[in-house]
Amino acid sequence: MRSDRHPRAAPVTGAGPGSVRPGGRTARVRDAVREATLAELSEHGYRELTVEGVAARSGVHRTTVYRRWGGADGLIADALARAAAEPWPVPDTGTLAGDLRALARLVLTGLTDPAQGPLTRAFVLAAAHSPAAARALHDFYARRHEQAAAAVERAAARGEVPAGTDPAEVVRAAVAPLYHRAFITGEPVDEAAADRAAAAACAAARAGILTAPPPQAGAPGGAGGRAADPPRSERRS
Amino acid sequence: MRSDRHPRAAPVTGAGPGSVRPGGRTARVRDAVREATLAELSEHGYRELTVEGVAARSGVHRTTVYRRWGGADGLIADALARAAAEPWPVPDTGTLAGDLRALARLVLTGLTDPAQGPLTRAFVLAAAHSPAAARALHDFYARRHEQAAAAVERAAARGEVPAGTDPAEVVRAAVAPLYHRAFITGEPVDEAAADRAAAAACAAARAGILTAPPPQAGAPGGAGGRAADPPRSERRS
DNA sequence: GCGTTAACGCAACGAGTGTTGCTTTAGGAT
DNA sequence: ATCCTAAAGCAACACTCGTTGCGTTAACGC
Repeated sequence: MRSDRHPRAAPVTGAGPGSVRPGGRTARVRDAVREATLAELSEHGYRELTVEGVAARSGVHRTTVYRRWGGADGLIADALARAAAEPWPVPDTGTLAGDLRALARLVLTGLTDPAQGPLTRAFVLAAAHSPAAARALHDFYARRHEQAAAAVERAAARGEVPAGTDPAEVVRAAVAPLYHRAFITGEPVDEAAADRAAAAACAAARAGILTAPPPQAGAPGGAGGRAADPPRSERRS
Repeated sequence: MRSDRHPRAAPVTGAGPGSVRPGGRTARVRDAVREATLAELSEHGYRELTVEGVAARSGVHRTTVYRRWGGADGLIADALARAAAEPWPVPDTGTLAGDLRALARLVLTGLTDPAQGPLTRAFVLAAAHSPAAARALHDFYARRHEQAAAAVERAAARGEVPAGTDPAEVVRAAVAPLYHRAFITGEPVDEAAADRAAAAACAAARAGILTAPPPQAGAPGGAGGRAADPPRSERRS
Protein backbone atom coordinates (compact mmCIF):
# COMPACT_ATOMS: atom_id res chain seq x y z
CA MET A 1 0.00 0.00 0.00
CA ARG A 2 1.33 3.33 -0.98
CA SER A 3 -0.90 6.21 -0.21
CA ASP A 4 -4.24 4.71 0.63
CA ARG A 5 -6.75 5.91 3.13
CA HIS A 6 -6.27 9.62 3.15
CA PRO A 7 -8.93 10.99 5.46
CA ARG A 8 -8.96 14.47 4.08
CA ALA A 9 -8.44 14.90 0.38
CA ALA A 10 -5.51 17.15 -0.37
CA PRO A 11 -6.92 20.69 -0.39
CA VAL A 12 -6.45 21.77 -3.96
CA THR A 13 -3.56 19.44 -4.60
CA GLY A 14 -1.67 21.78 -6.79
CA ALA A 15 -2.22 24.88 -4.73
CA GLY A 16 -2.83 26.73 -7.95
CA PRO A 17 -2.59 30.43 -8.50
CA GLY A 18 -6.04 30.86 -7.01
CA SER A 19 -4.70 29.81 -3.64
CA VAL A 20 -5.13 31.87 -0.53
CA ARG A 21 -1.50 32.77 -0.16
CA PRO A 22 0.23 32.24 -3.48
CA GLY A 23 3.22 34.42 -2.78
CA GLY A 24 6.81 33.84 -1.78
CA ARG A 25 7.49 30.78 0.26
CA THR A 26 4.47 28.77 -0.79
CA ALA A 27 5.30 29.19 -4.44
CA ARG A 28 8.94 28.41 -3.76
CA VAL A 29 8.03 25.20 -1.99
CA ARG A 30 5.64 24.21 -4.73
CA ASP A 31 8.20 24.69 -7.48
CA ALA A 32 10.91 22.89 -5.56
CA VAL A 33 8.68 19.90 -4.96
CA ARG A 34 7.51 19.81 -8.55
CA GLU A 35 11.02 19.91 -9.89
CA ALA A 36 12.17 17.26 -7.46
CA THR A 37 9.25 15.05 -8.44
CA LEU A 38 10.18 15.14 -12.11
CA ALA A 39 13.81 14.50 -11.35
CA GLU A 40 13.09 11.56 -9.09
CA LEU A 41 10.64 10.18 -11.58
CA SER A 42 13.11 10.37 -14.43
CA GLU A 43 15.86 8.80 -12.42
CA HIS A 44 14.10 6.07 -10.52
CA GLY A 45 10.70 5.61 -12.13
CA TYR A 46 7.34 5.35 -10.51
CA ARG A 47 8.09 2.48 -8.24
CA GLU A 48 10.86 4.26 -6.45
CA LEU A 49 9.09 7.58 -6.23
CA THR A 50 8.81 8.13 -2.53
CA VAL A 51 7.56 11.14 -0.67
CA GLU A 52 10.64 10.99 1.47
CA GLY A 53 12.89 11.13 -1.57
CA VAL A 54 11.08 14.09 -3.06
CA ALA A 55 11.08 15.88 0.26
CA ALA A 56 14.78 15.34 0.76
CA ARG A 57 15.68 16.44 -2.74
CA SER A 58 13.52 19.52 -2.62
CA GLY A 59 14.53 20.51 0.87
CA VAL A 60 10.91 20.53 1.94
CA HIS A 61 9.64 18.58 4.90
CA ARG A 62 7.80 15.31 4.35
CA THR A 63 4.80 16.55 6.24
CA THR A 64 4.34 19.46 3.90
CA VAL A 65 4.35 17.21 0.88
CA TYR A 66 1.81 14.90 2.45
CA ARG A 67 -0.41 17.79 3.42
CA ARG A 68 -0.40 19.54 0.08
CA TRP A 69 -0.21 16.65 -2.36
CA GLY A 70 -1.58 13.83 -0.28
CA GLY A 71 1.15 11.38 -1.21
CA ALA A 72 3.12 10.05 -4.16
CA ASP A 73 0.09 9.67 -6.40
CA GLY A 74 -0.84 13.28 -5.85
CA LEU A 75 2.62 14.37 -6.89
CA ILE A 76 2.27 12.49 -10.14
CA ALA A 77 -1.23 13.73 -10.78
CA ASP A 78 0.04 17.27 -10.38
CA ALA A 79 2.94 16.65 -12.73
CA LEU A 80 0.55 15.15 -15.24
CA ALA A 81 -1.79 18.07 -15.09
CA ARG A 82 1.11 20.38 -15.84
CA ALA A 83 2.31 18.20 -18.70
CA ALA A 84 -1.16 18.24 -20.21
CA ALA A 85 -1.11 22.01 -20.30
CA GLU A 86 1.90 22.07 -22.58
CA PRO A 87 1.11 22.16 -26.30
CA TRP A 88 2.01 19.26 -28.55
CA PRO A 89 3.91 19.97 -31.77
CA VAL A 90 1.51 18.18 -34.10
CA PRO A 91 3.24 17.78 -37.46
CA ASP A 92 1.91 19.03 -40.77
CA THR A 93 3.74 17.30 -43.60
CA GLY A 94 1.09 17.66 -46.25
CA THR A 95 -0.04 14.05 -46.31
CA LEU A 96 -1.87 11.92 -43.80
CA ALA A 97 0.74 9.21 -44.07
CA GLY A 98 3.48 11.69 -43.31
CA ASP A 99 1.61 13.24 -40.43
CA LEU A 100 0.80 9.92 -38.83
CA ARG A 101 4.32 8.73 -39.21
CA ALA A 102 5.65 11.86 -37.56
CA LEU A 103 3.06 11.47 -34.84
CA ALA A 104 4.02 7.87 -34.19
CA ARG A 105 7.65 8.87 -33.99
CA LEU A 106 6.75 11.54 -31.51
CA VAL A 107 5.17 8.87 -29.36
CA LEU A 108 8.14 6.63 -29.96
CA THR A 109 10.37 9.32 -28.57
CA GLY A 110 8.09 9.75 -25.61
CA LEU A 111 8.49 6.08 -24.83
CA THR A 112 12.16 5.50 -25.51
CA ASP A 113 13.86 8.81 -24.84
CA PRO A 114 16.00 8.52 -21.70
CA ALA A 115 14.38 11.62 -20.29
CA GLN A 116 10.77 11.23 -21.38
CA GLY A 117 10.48 7.46 -21.29
CA PRO A 118 10.53 7.04 -17.54
CA LEU A 119 8.05 9.87 -17.17
CA THR A 120 5.59 8.38 -19.61
CA ARG A 121 5.94 5.04 -17.97
CA ALA A 122 5.47 6.52 -14.53
CA PHE A 123 2.35 8.37 -15.59
CA VAL A 124 0.72 5.27 -16.97
CA LEU A 125 1.52 3.22 -13.91
CA ALA A 126 0.31 5.92 -11.60
CA ALA A 127 -2.94 6.11 -13.50
CA ALA A 128 -3.46 2.42 -12.98
CA HIS A 129 -3.12 2.96 -9.26
CA SER A 130 -4.79 6.17 -8.30
CA PRO A 131 -8.08 7.50 -9.58
CA ALA A 132 -6.72 11.04 -9.46
CA ALA A 133 -3.81 10.16 -11.71
CA ALA A 134 -6.16 8.20 -13.95
CA ARG A 135 -8.32 11.25 -14.47
CA ALA A 136 -5.28 13.38 -15.11
CA LEU A 137 -3.91 10.93 -17.64
CA HIS A 138 -7.25 10.64 -19.36
CA ASP A 139 -7.41 14.40 -19.71
CA PHE A 140 -3.83 14.47 -20.86
CA TYR A 141 -4.49 12.13 -23.76
CA ALA A 142 -7.83 13.70 -24.51
CA ARG A 143 -6.01 16.97 -25.10
CA ARG A 144 -3.36 15.33 -27.21
CA HIS A 145 -5.85 13.50 -29.37
CA GLU A 146 -7.74 16.71 -29.71
CA GLN A 147 -4.64 18.43 -31.04
CA ALA A 148 -3.69 15.52 -33.27
CA ALA A 149 -7.19 15.45 -34.71
CA ALA A 150 -6.24 18.49 -36.74
CA ALA A 151 -3.98 16.37 -38.92
CA VAL A 152 -6.79 13.99 -39.75
CA GLU A 153 -9.18 16.80 -40.37
CA ARG A 154 -6.77 18.30 -42.84
CA ALA A 155 -6.59 14.94 -44.57
CA ALA A 156 -10.36 14.80 -44.72
CA ALA A 157 -10.44 18.28 -46.22
CA ARG A 158 -7.95 17.13 -48.84
CA GLY A 159 -10.12 14.14 -49.60
CA GLU A 160 -7.53 11.65 -48.42
CA VAL A 161 -9.96 9.92 -46.13
CA PRO A 162 -13.73 9.58 -46.31
CA ALA A 163 -15.89 12.13 -44.56
CA GLY A 164 -17.02 10.93 -41.18
CA THR A 165 -13.63 9.49 -40.32
CA ASP A 166 -13.07 9.66 -36.58
CA PRO A 167 -9.82 11.55 -35.98
CA ALA A 168 -9.31 10.16 -32.52
CA GLU A 169 -9.70 6.63 -33.81
CA VAL A 170 -7.08 7.17 -36.49
CA VAL A 171 -4.64 8.58 -34.01
CA ARG A 172 -5.29 5.74 -31.64
CA ALA A 173 -4.67 3.15 -34.32
CA ALA A 174 -1.41 4.84 -35.20
CA VAL A 175 0.01 4.93 -31.70
CA ALA A 176 -1.67 2.06 -29.86
CA PRO A 177 0.71 -0.65 -31.13
CA LEU A 178 3.62 1.26 -29.67
CA TYR A 179 2.07 1.46 -26.23
CA HIS A 180 1.07 -2.15 -26.60
CA ARG A 181 4.66 -3.16 -27.21
CA ALA A 182 5.99 -1.05 -24.41
CA PHE A 183 3.51 -1.84 -21.69
CA ILE A 184 1.84 -5.13 -22.53
CA THR A 185 4.08 -7.49 -24.42
CA GLY A 186 7.41 -5.96 -23.53
CA GLU A 187 8.54 -6.10 -27.14
CA PRO A 188 11.01 -3.64 -28.63
CA VAL A 189 9.68 -0.23 -29.58
CA ASP A 190 11.55 1.12 -32.57
CA GLU A 191 11.11 3.24 -35.66
CA ALA A 192 10.13 0.30 -37.80
CA ALA A 193 7.26 -0.44 -35.46
CA ALA A 194 6.23 3.21 -35.41
CA ASP A 195 6.25 3.50 -39.18
CA ARG A 196 4.28 0.33 -39.68
CA ALA A 197 1.66 1.31 -37.15
CA ALA A 198 1.28 4.71 -38.78
CA ALA A 199 1.01 3.18 -42.25
CA ALA A 200 -1.54 0.65 -41.04
CA ALA A 201 -3.67 3.36 -39.46
CA CYS A 202 -3.45 5.36 -42.66
CA ALA A 203 -4.55 2.41 -44.76
CA ALA A 204 -7.46 1.65 -42.46
CA ALA A 205 -8.56 5.27 -42.45
CA ARG A 206 -8.38 5.41 -46.21
CA ALA A 207 -10.47 2.26 -46.42
CA GLY A 208 -13.17 4.01 -44.46
CA ILE A 209 -12.94 1.70 -41.47
CA LEU A 210 -12.25 4.29 -38.80
CA THR A 211 -15.46 6.23 -38.90
CA ALA A 212 -17.08 7.81 -35.90
CA PRO A 213 -19.40 5.45 -34.07
CA PRO A 214 -23.11 6.02 -34.66
CA PRO A 215 -24.12 8.79 -32.26
CA GLN A 216 -27.25 7.32 -30.73
CA ALA A 217 -28.15 4.22 -32.72
CA GLY A 218 -26.89 1.74 -30.19
CA ALA A 219 -24.92 -1.15 -31.56
CA PRO A 220 -27.34 -4.07 -31.15
CA GLY A 221 -25.33 -6.55 -29.18
CA GLY A 222 -23.19 -3.83 -27.72
CA ALA A 223 -22.58 -3.62 -24.04
CA GLY A 224 -23.85 -0.53 -22.30
CA GLY A 225 -20.55 1.06 -23.06
CA ARG A 226 -17.74 1.34 -20.60
CA ALA A 227 -17.25 -1.72 -18.51
CA ALA A 228 -14.45 -1.43 -16.03
CA ASP A 229 -12.30 1.52 -16.82
CA PRO A 230 -12.28 5.07 -15.66
CA PRO A 231 -12.37 4.82 -11.89
CA ARG A 232 -9.42 2.53 -12.30
CA SER A 233 -8.83 0.73 -9.07
CA GLU A 234 -11.17 0.57 -6.14
CA ARG A 235 -10.27 0.73 -2.54
CA ARG A 236 -11.85 -1.27 0.17
CA SER A 237 -11.75 1.06 3.13
CA MET B 1 8.32 -0.28 -2.00
CA ARG B 2 6.78 -3.68 -2.11
CA SER B 3 9.21 -6.50 -2.33
CA ASP B 4 12.53 -4.96 -3.16
CA ARG B 5 15.94 -6.06 -2.03
CA HIS B 6 15.61 -9.75 -1.66
CA PRO B 7 19.07 -10.97 -0.74
CA ARG B 8 18.57 -14.50 -1.96
CA ALA B 9 16.42 -15.05 -4.99
CA ALA B 10 13.52 -17.34 -4.30
CA PRO B 11 14.82 -20.87 -4.88
CA VAL B 12 12.83 -22.08 -7.85
CA THR B 13 9.89 -19.78 -7.23
CA GLY B 14 7.19 -22.17 -8.34
CA ALA B 15 8.70 -25.27 -6.84
CA GLY B 16 7.78 -27.14 -9.98
CA PRO B 17 7.35 -30.86 -10.32
CA GLY B 18 11.09 -31.26 -10.58
CA SER B 19 11.49 -30.08 -7.03
CA VAL B 20 13.36 -32.06 -4.46
CA ARG B 21 10.35 -32.95 -2.43
CA PRO B 22 7.25 -32.52 -4.55
CA GLY B 23 5.00 -34.70 -2.48
CA GLY B 24 2.18 -34.15 -0.01
CA ARG B 25 2.44 -31.06 2.10
CA THR B 26 4.61 -29.03 -0.22
CA ALA B 27 2.23 -29.54 -3.10
CA ARG B 28 -0.72 -28.78 -0.85
CA VAL B 29 0.82 -25.53 0.27
CA ARG B 30 1.68 -24.56 -3.28
CA ASP B 31 -1.82 -25.14 -4.56
CA ALA B 32 -3.42 -23.35 -1.64
CA VAL B 33 -1.23 -20.31 -2.16
CA ARG B 34 -1.80 -20.26 -5.90
CA GLU B 35 -5.53 -20.46 -5.49
CA ALA B 36 -5.51 -17.76 -2.84
CA THR B 37 -3.41 -15.54 -5.06
CA LEU B 38 -5.88 -15.71 -7.93
CA ALA B 39 -8.80 -15.11 -5.61
CA GLU B 40 -7.18 -12.12 -3.95
CA LEU B 41 -6.14 -10.75 -7.30
CA SER B 42 -9.65 -11.01 -8.72
CA GLU B 43 -11.22 -9.44 -5.69
CA HIS B 44 -8.83 -6.69 -4.82
CA GLY B 45 -6.54 -6.19 -7.79
CA TYR B 46 -2.81 -5.86 -7.89
CA ARG B 47 -2.49 -2.95 -5.55
CA GLU B 48 -4.14 -4.72 -2.68
CA LEU B 49 -2.42 -8.01 -3.24
CA THR B 50 -0.49 -8.49 -0.05
CA VAL B 51 1.51 -11.46 1.08
CA GLU B 52 -0.28 -11.31 4.38
CA GLY B 53 -3.66 -11.55 2.66
CA VAL B 54 -2.65 -14.51 0.55
CA ALA B 55 -1.10 -16.23 3.55
CA ALA B 56 -4.20 -15.73 5.65
CA ARG B 57 -6.55 -16.92 2.95
CA SER B 58 -4.49 -19.96 2.12
CA GLY B 59 -3.79 -20.87 5.71
CA VAL B 60 -0.07 -20.81 5.04
CA HIS B 61 2.35 -18.80 7.10
CA ARG B 62 3.66 -15.50 5.74
CA THR B 63 7.22 -16.65 6.07
CA THR B 64 6.64 -19.62 3.82
CA VAL B 65 5.23 -17.44 1.09
CA TYR B 66 8.13 -15.03 1.33
CA ARG B 67 10.64 -17.84 1.22
CA ARG B 68 9.16 -19.72 -1.73
CA TRP B 69 7.82 -16.89 -3.86
CA GLY B 70 9.91 -14.01 -2.69
CA GLY B 71 7.01 -11.61 -2.30
CA ALA B 72 3.89 -10.38 -4.05
CA ASP B 73 5.57 -10.01 -7.43
CA GLY B 74 6.72 -13.59 -7.33
CA LEU B 75 3.19 -14.75 -6.66
CA ILE B 76 1.99 -12.95 -9.74
CA ALA B 77 4.83 -14.15 -11.91
CA ASP B 78 3.98 -17.69 -10.91
CA ALA B 79 0.29 -17.17 -11.67
CA LEU B 80 1.23 -15.70 -15.03
CA ALA B 81 3.44 -18.60 -15.94
CA ARG B 82 0.58 -20.96 -15.22
CA ALA B 83 -1.85 -18.84 -17.25
CA ALA B 84 0.54 -18.88 -20.19
CA ALA B 85 0.50 -22.65 -20.17
CA GLU B 86 -3.22 -22.78 -20.81
CA PRO B 87 -4.24 -22.96 -24.47
CA TRP B 88 -6.12 -20.12 -26.11
CA PRO B 89 -9.27 -20.92 -28.09
CA VAL B 90 -8.22 -19.19 -31.29
CA PRO B 91 -11.31 -18.89 -33.49
CA ASP B 92 -11.61 -20.21 -37.02
CA THR B 93 -14.55 -18.55 -38.73
CA GLY B 94 -13.38 -18.98 -42.30
CA THR B 95 -12.45 -15.37 -42.96
CA LEU B 96 -9.67 -13.19 -41.60
CA ALA B 97 -12.14 -10.47 -40.74
CA GLY B 98 -14.21 -12.91 -38.73
CA ASP B 99 -11.22 -14.41 -36.99
CA LEU B 100 -9.79 -11.06 -36.02
CA ARG B 101 -13.13 -9.85 -34.77
CA ALA B 102 -13.52 -12.94 -32.62
CA LEU B 103 -9.97 -12.50 -31.40
CA ALA B 104 -10.56 -8.89 -30.48
CA ARG B 105 -13.71 -9.86 -28.62
CA LEU B 106 -11.75 -12.47 -26.75
CA VAL B 107 -9.39 -9.76 -25.63
CA LEU B 108 -12.32 -7.51 -24.86
CA THR B 109 -13.67 -10.16 -22.54
CA GLY B 110 -10.28 -10.53 -20.94
CA LEU B 111 -10.31 -6.85 -20.15
CA THR B 112 -13.89 -6.27 -19.10
CA ASP B 113 -15.08 -9.56 -17.66
CA PRO B 114 -15.56 -9.23 -13.91
CA ALA B 115 -13.44 -12.29 -13.31
CA GLN B 116 -10.73 -11.92 -15.93
CA GLY B 117 -10.46 -8.16 -16.04
CA PRO B 118 -8.81 -7.65 -12.69
CA LEU B 119 -6.40 -10.48 -13.43
CA THR B 120 -5.34 -9.04 -16.76
CA ARG B 121 -4.91 -5.67 -15.19
CA ALA B 122 -2.93 -7.08 -12.32
CA PHE B 123 -0.62 -8.95 -14.64
CA VAL B 124 0.18 -5.89 -16.67
CA LEU B 125 0.85 -3.78 -13.63
CA ALA B 126 3.00 -6.43 -12.06
CA ALA B 127 5.03 -6.67 -15.25
CA ALA B 128 5.71 -2.98 -15.10
CA HIS B 129 7.07 -3.43 -11.62
CA SER B 130 9.04 -6.60 -11.45
CA PRO B 131 11.41 -7.97 -14.06
CA ALA B 132 10.29 -11.50 -13.27
CA ALA B 133 6.67 -10.66 -13.95
CA ALA B 134 7.72 -8.75 -17.06
CA ARG B 135 9.42 -11.80 -18.44
CA ALA B 136 6.46 -13.96 -17.59
CA LEU B 137 4.05 -11.57 -19.27
CA HIS B 138 6.25 -11.33 -22.32
CA ASP B 139 6.27 -15.10 -22.64
CA PHE B 140 2.55 -15.19 -22.03
CA TYR B 141 1.79 -12.91 -24.95
CA ALA B 142 4.44 -14.50 -27.11
CA ARG B 143 2.60 -17.78 -26.73
CA ARG B 144 -0.75 -16.19 -27.44
CA HIS B 145 0.46 -14.43 -30.55
CA GLU B 146 2.01 -17.66 -31.64
CA GLN B 147 -1.33 -19.40 -31.36
CA ALA B 148 -3.22 -16.56 -32.98
CA ALA B 149 -0.78 -16.52 -35.85
CA ALA B 150 -2.52 -19.60 -37.16
CA ALA B 151 -5.55 -17.53 -38.11
CA VAL B 152 -3.44 -15.17 -40.18
CA GLU B 153 -1.57 -18.02 -41.79
CA ARG B 154 -4.84 -19.57 -42.83
CA ALA B 155 -5.82 -16.26 -44.38
CA ALA B 156 -2.52 -16.13 -46.24
CA ALA B 157 -3.10 -19.64 -47.53
CA ARG B 158 -6.53 -18.56 -48.75
CA GLY B 159 -4.95 -15.60 -50.48
CA GLU B 160 -6.75 -13.07 -48.32
CA VAL B 161 -3.55 -11.30 -47.42
CA PRO B 162 -0.27 -10.98 -49.31
CA ALA B 163 2.46 -13.48 -48.66
CA GLY B 164 4.99 -12.18 -46.19
CA THR B 165 2.35 -10.74 -43.92
CA ASP B 166 3.56 -10.82 -40.33
CA PRO B 167 0.94 -12.67 -38.27
CA ALA B 168 2.05 -11.19 -34.97
CA GLU B 169 1.81 -7.71 -36.38
CA VAL B 170 -1.74 -8.28 -37.57
CA VAL B 171 -2.77 -9.63 -34.21
CA ARG B 172 -1.13 -6.72 -32.47
CA ALA B 173 -2.92 -4.21 -34.64
CA ALA B 174 -6.22 -5.91 -33.90
CA VAL B 175 -5.90 -5.89 -30.15
CA ALA B 176 -3.59 -2.99 -29.33
CA PRO B 177 -6.29 -0.30 -29.45
CA LEU B 178 -8.20 -2.16 -26.77
CA TYR B 179 -5.27 -2.28 -24.39
CA HIS B 180 -4.56 1.31 -25.28
CA ARG B 181 -8.04 2.32 -24.21
CA ALA B 182 -7.94 0.28 -21.07
CA PHE B 183 -4.49 1.14 -19.80
CA ILE B 184 -3.40 4.38 -21.38
CA THR B 185 -6.27 6.72 -22.10
CA GLY B 186 -8.83 5.20 -19.76
CA GLU B 187 -11.48 5.29 -22.46
CA PRO B 188 -14.34 2.80 -22.62
CA VAL B 189 -13.56 -0.63 -23.98
CA ASP B 190 -16.57 -2.06 -25.76
CA GLU B 191 -17.57 -4.26 -28.65
CA ALA B 192 -17.70 -1.37 -31.08
CA ALA B 193 -14.07 -0.59 -30.33
CA ALA B 194 -13.12 -4.23 -30.66
CA ASP B 195 -14.85 -4.61 -34.01
CA ARG B 196 -13.35 -1.45 -35.42
CA ALA B 197 -9.86 -2.40 -34.33
CA ALA B 198 -10.24 -5.83 -35.90
CA ALA B 199 -11.59 -4.38 -39.12
CA ALA B 200 -8.79 -1.84 -39.27
CA ALA B 201 -6.18 -4.52 -38.78
CA CYS B 202 -7.80 -6.59 -41.47
CA ALA B 203 -7.80 -3.70 -43.91
CA ALA B 204 -4.16 -2.91 -43.21
CA ALA B 205 -3.16 -6.53 -43.62
CA ARG B 206 -5.02 -6.77 -46.89
CA ALA B 207 -3.28 -3.62 -48.10
CA GLY B 208 0.03 -5.36 -47.51
CA ILE B 209 1.18 -2.98 -44.81
CA LEU B 210 1.78 -5.49 -42.07
CA THR B 211 4.62 -7.46 -43.56
CA ALA B 212 7.42 -8.98 -41.59
CA PRO B 213 10.33 -6.60 -41.08
CA PRO B 214 13.37 -7.28 -43.27
CA PRO B 215 15.35 -9.99 -41.45
CA GLN B 216 18.80 -8.50 -41.55
CA ALA B 217 18.68 -5.49 -43.83
CA GLY B 218 18.67 -2.92 -41.08
CA ALA B 219 16.24 -0.08 -41.46
CA PRO B 220 18.54 2.83 -42.35
CA GLY B 221 17.77 5.42 -39.74
CA GLY B 222 16.52 2.80 -37.35
CA ALA B 223 17.71 2.74 -33.80
CA GLY B 224 19.65 -0.29 -32.75
CA GLY B 225 16.39 -1.95 -31.96
CA ARG B 226 15.05 -2.22 -28.48
CA ALA B 227 15.50 0.92 -26.52
CA ALA B 228 14.15 0.81 -23.03
CA ASP B 229 11.82 -2.09 -22.65
CA PRO B 230 12.21 -5.67 -21.61
CA PRO B 231 14.09 -5.40 -18.34
CA ARG B 232 11.31 -3.12 -17.28
CA SER B 233 12.24 -1.27 -14.14
CA GLU B 234 15.64 -1.12 -12.59
CA ARG B 235 16.47 -1.22 -8.95
CA ARG B 236 19.10 0.84 -7.31
CA SER B 237 20.49 -1.44 -4.63
C1' DG C 1 6.42 48.89 10.77
C1' DC C 2 2.91 45.70 13.07
C1' DG C 3 -0.47 42.12 13.78
C1' DT C 4 -2.88 38.18 11.89
C1' DT C 5 -2.92 33.72 10.22
C1' DA C 6 -1.98 30.42 6.62
C1' DA C 7 1.64 27.52 5.57
C1' DC C 8 5.79 25.15 6.92
C1' DG C 9 8.97 22.53 10.11
C1' DC C 10 9.56 19.29 13.79
C1' DA C 11 9.15 15.17 16.65
C1' DA C 12 6.84 11.31 17.90
C1' DC C 13 3.58 7.72 17.14
C1' DG C 14 1.08 3.63 14.91
C1' DA C 15 0.62 0.35 11.42
C1' DG C 16 2.17 -2.73 8.05
C1' DT C 17 5.73 -5.10 5.51
C1' DG C 18 9.56 -7.85 4.88
C1' DT C 19 13.38 -10.36 7.29
C1' DT C 20 15.87 -13.66 10.38
C1' DG C 21 17.06 -17.50 13.74
C1' DC C 22 15.18 -21.17 15.66
C1' DT C 23 11.83 -24.99 16.41
C1' DT C 24 8.58 -28.30 14.74
C1' DT C 25 6.41 -31.16 11.26
C1' DA C 26 6.17 -34.64 7.91
C1' DG C 27 7.81 -36.65 3.17
C1' DG C 28 10.79 -40.02 1.45
C1' DA C 29 14.42 -43.57 1.94
C1' DT C 30 16.63 -47.25 4.48
C1' DA D 1 8.99 -48.98 11.80
C1' DT D 2 12.72 -45.61 12.04
C1' DC D 3 15.85 -42.00 10.67
C1' DC D 4 17.11 -37.96 8.08
C1' DT D 5 16.28 -33.64 6.36
C1' DA D 6 13.73 -30.38 3.42
C1' DA D 7 10.01 -27.59 4.15
C1' DA D 8 6.68 -25.17 7.10
C1' DG D 9 5.52 -22.74 11.40
C1' DC D 10 6.60 -19.41 14.97
C1' DA D 11 8.15 -15.18 17.30
C1' DA D 12 10.61 -11.21 17.32
C1' DC D 13 12.93 -7.60 14.98
C1' DA D 14 13.96 -3.60 11.82
C1' DC D 15 12.52 -0.57 8.60
C1' DT D 16 9.64 2.57 6.02
C1' DC D 17 5.50 4.95 5.38
C1' DG D 18 1.79 7.84 6.49
C1' DT D 19 -0.35 10.53 10.29
C1' DT D 20 -1.01 13.91 14.10
C1' DG D 21 -0.38 17.76 17.50
C1' DC D 22 2.10 21.57 18.31
C1' DG D 23 5.57 25.20 17.79
C1' DT D 24 7.71 28.44 14.30
C1' DT D 25 8.11 31.16 10.16
C1' DA D 26 6.87 34.52 6.97
C1' DA D 27 3.22 36.31 3.45
C1' DC D 28 -0.35 39.65 3.21
C1' DG D 29 -3.48 43.53 4.95
C1' DC D 30 -3.61 47.52 7.67
